[in-house]
Amino acid sequence: MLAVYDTATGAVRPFESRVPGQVTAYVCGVTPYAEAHLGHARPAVVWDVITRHLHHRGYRVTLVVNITDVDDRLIERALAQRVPVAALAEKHAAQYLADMHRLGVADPTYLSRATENVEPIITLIERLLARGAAYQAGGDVYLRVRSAPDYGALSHRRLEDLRVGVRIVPSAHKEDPLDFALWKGERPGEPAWPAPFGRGRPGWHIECSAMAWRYLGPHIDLHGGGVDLVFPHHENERVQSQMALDLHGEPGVGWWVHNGMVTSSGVKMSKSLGNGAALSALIEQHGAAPVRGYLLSVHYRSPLDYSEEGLRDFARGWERVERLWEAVQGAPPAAEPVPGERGELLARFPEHLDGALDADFNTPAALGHLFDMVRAANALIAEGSRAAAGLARRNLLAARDALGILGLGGAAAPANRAGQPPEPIQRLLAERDRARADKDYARADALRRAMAEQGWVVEDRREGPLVRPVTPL
RNA sequence: GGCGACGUAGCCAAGUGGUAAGGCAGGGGUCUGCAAAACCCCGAUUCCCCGGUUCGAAUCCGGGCGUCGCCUCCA
Repeated sequence: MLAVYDTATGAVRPFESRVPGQVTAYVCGVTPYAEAHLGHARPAVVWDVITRHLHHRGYRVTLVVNITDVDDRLIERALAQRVPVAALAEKHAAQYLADMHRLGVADPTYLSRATENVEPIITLIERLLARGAAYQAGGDVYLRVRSAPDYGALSHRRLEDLRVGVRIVPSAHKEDPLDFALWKGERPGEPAWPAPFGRGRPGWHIECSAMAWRYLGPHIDLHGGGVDLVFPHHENERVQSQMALDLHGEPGVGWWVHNGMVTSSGVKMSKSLGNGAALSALIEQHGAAPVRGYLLSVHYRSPLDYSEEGLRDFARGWERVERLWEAVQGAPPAAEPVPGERGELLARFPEHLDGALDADFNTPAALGHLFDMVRAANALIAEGSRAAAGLARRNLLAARDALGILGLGGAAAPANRAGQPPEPIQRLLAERDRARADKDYARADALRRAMAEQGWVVEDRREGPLVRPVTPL
């Protein structure tokens, strides 16, 4: 039975979709004004696992992910770089999406851009104006926060507790410093759309309300994003949807699912601090599979403190999984039982995996079971069990389906590993074979060192020597 | 100042009332000409500290100490 943590209630509750067999989910994506860092990959990878598990549990999932392609930062950067806002946004969005593909993240059902949803945004703002929940001032439209019946219910804070005026910049136009912009009046040189309440562009929060509504309707089962979005973004989004869609206190979201931050030396990665580990570079350096696994090695709600060593250590362990995968290629797919405790472990792996993911998507526990399974399988295979190899193969495929790992073809699984090493290396290998046959071990070891210098290691297997490229760590 | 989260072996990390998963690193061993890979064995009588509840707590409650996040753009 799947249970999921909900930020609004602060508890793990058994999951049940509003419509049996169908799940609707909305996840806040990125504002593509700069290169993506590791932190941006976390929600995408986490939600990819969530989606996979929901599918596995028999749900049809409709997932909407947004791209905020118009906002202050984007405009600021575009002006500085003298490029159109749309061009800057698309450039970074394309790079981000390419990285997601490399990480094995499946495309959402709808990838929605704010600029392509101005219509529903305007509709919602008009409704809010009509209900007295919003007002026009100085060309802008603001949401009247104090008109919301339960503002703060999601983020567990009271209006009085907010440091009004200290950190929220009061605007001359606002009735209340806490009010936020639904629509920003046109300014020269900035993108703008016509609207009944004046030309301008959408504020940040309204786009999510509009897109969730457009694609999924007034109620959605799951809503995700980083914990840093809980306040004010999701709080604002929640109350404006409440009022615009006439939910009358009925929750529009079943479960608010927030992932923890990726930090570096204990400090949150952020574009503005410039302390983010560039995603593309990490994937190139370590391979996509270890990066993905590393992101899943910590429970999604906990902070993940990135370090070079941490990722490298994970990559080392991951080698064992990939080696087993190699070892069981071609093993019989039939899941024959294997006697003994280890056989039992192999047989039960899929249910252990499902159990871990049912418990609020506990991917570290799932990986723990994976490693248990790998050790048992290796031990049995070393004893010559063909059936164990078959079970291990089935299990690895199950883990791949559930977690999206393996077979990603990143740098950690180089194409040449499976293929032939380059000609010079082959020659060295042949020479070494001759030296070994002659029991000239000094020469054999010298040749091995020569190959190592060129990035290739030799493993003398029972079946004969095997060369493989040194794994990039 | 307010709200929230967290503190488990050298490092990373599950476990949230029934007697500490897993990974990396380290030590010993099997295998090997030697290695590599793989496997076996070894590590917290203990879960930041102090009280309390309980037959029993890393897990619940109270109080400290420490770290982080949010209240500003943010995944």
